[in-house]
Amino acid sequence: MDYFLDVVLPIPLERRFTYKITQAEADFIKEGMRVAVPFGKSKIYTALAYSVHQNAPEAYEPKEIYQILDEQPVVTQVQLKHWEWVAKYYMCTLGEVIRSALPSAFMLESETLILPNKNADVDEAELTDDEFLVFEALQHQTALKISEISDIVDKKNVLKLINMLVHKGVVLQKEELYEQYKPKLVRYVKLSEKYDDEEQLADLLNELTRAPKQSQVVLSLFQLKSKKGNKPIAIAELEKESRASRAVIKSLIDKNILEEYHIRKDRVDFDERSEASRHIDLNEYQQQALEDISKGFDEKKPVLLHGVTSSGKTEVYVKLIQKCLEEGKQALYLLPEIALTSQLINRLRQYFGHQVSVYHSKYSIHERVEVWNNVLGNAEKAQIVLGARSSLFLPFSNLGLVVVDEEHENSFKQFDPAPRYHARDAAVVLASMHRANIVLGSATPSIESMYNARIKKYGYASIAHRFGDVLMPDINLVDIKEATRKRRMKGHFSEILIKTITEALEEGEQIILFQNRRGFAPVVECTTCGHVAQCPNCDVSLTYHQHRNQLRCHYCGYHMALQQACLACGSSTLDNKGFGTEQIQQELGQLFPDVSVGRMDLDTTRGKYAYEKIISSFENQEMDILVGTQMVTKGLDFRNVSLVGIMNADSMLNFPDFRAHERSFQMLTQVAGRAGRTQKRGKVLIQTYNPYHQILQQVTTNNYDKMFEEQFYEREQFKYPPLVRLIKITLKDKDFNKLNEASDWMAGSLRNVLGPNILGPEYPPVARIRRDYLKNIMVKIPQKQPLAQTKNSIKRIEKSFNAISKYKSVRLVYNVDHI
DNA sequence: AGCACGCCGACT
DNA sequence: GTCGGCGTGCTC
Repeated sequence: MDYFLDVVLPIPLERRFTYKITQAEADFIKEGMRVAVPFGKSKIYTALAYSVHQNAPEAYEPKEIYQILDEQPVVTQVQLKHWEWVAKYYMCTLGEVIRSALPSAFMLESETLILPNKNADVDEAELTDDEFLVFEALQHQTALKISEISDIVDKKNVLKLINMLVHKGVVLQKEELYEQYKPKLVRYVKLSEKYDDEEQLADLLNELTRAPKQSQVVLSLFQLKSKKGNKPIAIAELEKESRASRAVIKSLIDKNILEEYHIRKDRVDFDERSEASRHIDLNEYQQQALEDISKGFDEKKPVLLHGVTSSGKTEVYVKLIQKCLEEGKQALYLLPEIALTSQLINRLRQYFGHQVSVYHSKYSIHERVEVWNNVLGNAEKAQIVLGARSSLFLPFSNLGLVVVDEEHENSFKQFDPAPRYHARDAAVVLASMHRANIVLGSATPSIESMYNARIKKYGYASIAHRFGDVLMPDINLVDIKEATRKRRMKGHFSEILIKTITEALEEGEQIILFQNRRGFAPVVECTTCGHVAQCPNCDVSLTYHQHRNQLRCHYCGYHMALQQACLACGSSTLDNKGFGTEQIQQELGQLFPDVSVGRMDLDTTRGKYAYEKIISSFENQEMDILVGTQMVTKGLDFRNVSLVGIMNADSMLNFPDFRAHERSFQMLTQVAGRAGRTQKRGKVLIQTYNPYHQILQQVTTNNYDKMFEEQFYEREQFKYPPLVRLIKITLKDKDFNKLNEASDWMAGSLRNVLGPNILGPEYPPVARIRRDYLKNIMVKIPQKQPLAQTKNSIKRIEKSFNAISKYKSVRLVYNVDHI
């Protein structure tokens, strides 16, 4: 009897693929193990074992698998079930979910290597120029990758060339499969055992008087030893302590005075918790919230925790996590962005010490594998996972609690590669699959979650008071329309803002200025002809980046040096238009020459620790003023900030999107919350052209309920979520006319099947990105219309669409619950 | 998604 | 005449 294995490949294909396996393999393979399989002519992929069976495929002869990569499954059954839910709900393939769920180090791929053929007798005269280049390169190297050969001959397609070289017997080909994950080894040193003897040691120190650096190293080693007891001493540590170079230490090792040894180190390893800080006392409001949350949990409902900024939600989470750990279960703490983690990691570590693991995309692939394995093995150090959205794909075995912090944040929704999932919603499903509790927390809950709380689908708890009876900030609107008319503005600063900044500086307090970049990126315009440089690949203006003196496209990354003269008319009357954080920073430099101003935006927070650096230097009061984009709104806790200024609230309010008002309320309330986190009441100034806008009024009076009622009413009137589900379908093609025709066809078919609740096709605000034209169709699904069935109908229409040969090149992207 | 195969323009 | 561009189809 033959055995077969169905696998899922990490590619966007619906289908499962069947391979032939031996009986022994069939006995060994369990669902959720990784197997390497040949796929196509030459590739080897890592696939996930899905099911073992004995039904021979009829239409083709299955290939054999290449290798089994695991002893035990790396993916659990619950996980697979959850991933299948994600794929189905968000209309993508299981393969796409796997690709984003598994750490990339788990997914090995083959790479073709080109080796020199040592036995060949090569007649160099027989080779073309390119062939000779490759041949020569291989005399110095053992192997070349395809991409390296591309570089050598400076051509894109080198397949023909390689085939020719193979044919002529100059080179050999090899498919190399490699595991990317390597355990990290840390180098340690100790003094050679013979110096345990006092006399020997004395001799040594005598000997080393002529080598001051080396004796310093030995002395440092003793110092470290006494400081750390008998713990191992890392070379890196010794290097630092002794201020000696690596070479000095190496010469000691070579002389057998020091001994080097390795310990396999987990990259995720932390210091012990401080026992003293483990205990927390909740105030009465927090205590009440905790009880309300427990009530919701008893009813098996997710619970929304609505606590104003600075109300001490974290302590409530900590209590919940403690309880979860006491029950011997794992806890997952989801955050919208990694950026937020550093402050929170420290706080959680104080309570839970080494039981906290962190998981997010800025971690190296190796660190991620380690966290994965720790969670899978239910290791002590992975009892609590703190992470960004992708951490909900970890292999939890006994999840007891999920915390979704800042649940209103839309960065919980993944945008670009599929799966385009919402981590908050996927977490609710995950929790229910694990029968775990889940709490969603925010100072400004999303309309969706609040709606779910109101209809009793979710439980509800609230904290309406700031921790330690700190007052809510005093929020004032500044009418800059009036000020502009009367020419009372200095750049983008109103007189009152300048005055208030001056006062805060005099008090030695810090200031945060918020400038929303959206729709207000600085462009360079020619004042003579009005020409603005456009991106050649996208329908957007290029934005000006001062630090590199470049014009850049935010969509495709295209960049060019700033021209001295206008590209259209040749005159040199170029002028900066619009304003971003850079310009605010510059203006501050002129207004307050002696004040140190920091900036936090996408440009200044590249790199692994850039964010932490800015935050800690602001925390340490090395800067007086921090200018930033959205990033500064997010859960940061700075003690000494007494003033928050919003440079311009209007760009957000006027954004053409049904969520613009909700989002503005959330953003402004969150930024305002950064002010005055200690006894002194914080001040917030919001500059705006529309001081009578209802959202701004609701922000100043901190009236969430009013905002909710109004927004909910509007959504009801105009058929938007939460009463209606949205699926956005984006069509992309390089051919403008074809795209239009295809989208009309698509929208027509959708209307035929689903009736009138279809909007579009419409061009998005940026109608061309990376040379592709875009068009959107919005499918609105009323509550009574079955969701799954609607998705099936859409999929069926896609099938007919793909059958039309002229639309073949048009790509379709689904975005379920588009935000 | 890759990758191979197949058909049309710009160059040695 | 070829090289290399991209459109189309297939992958167990």
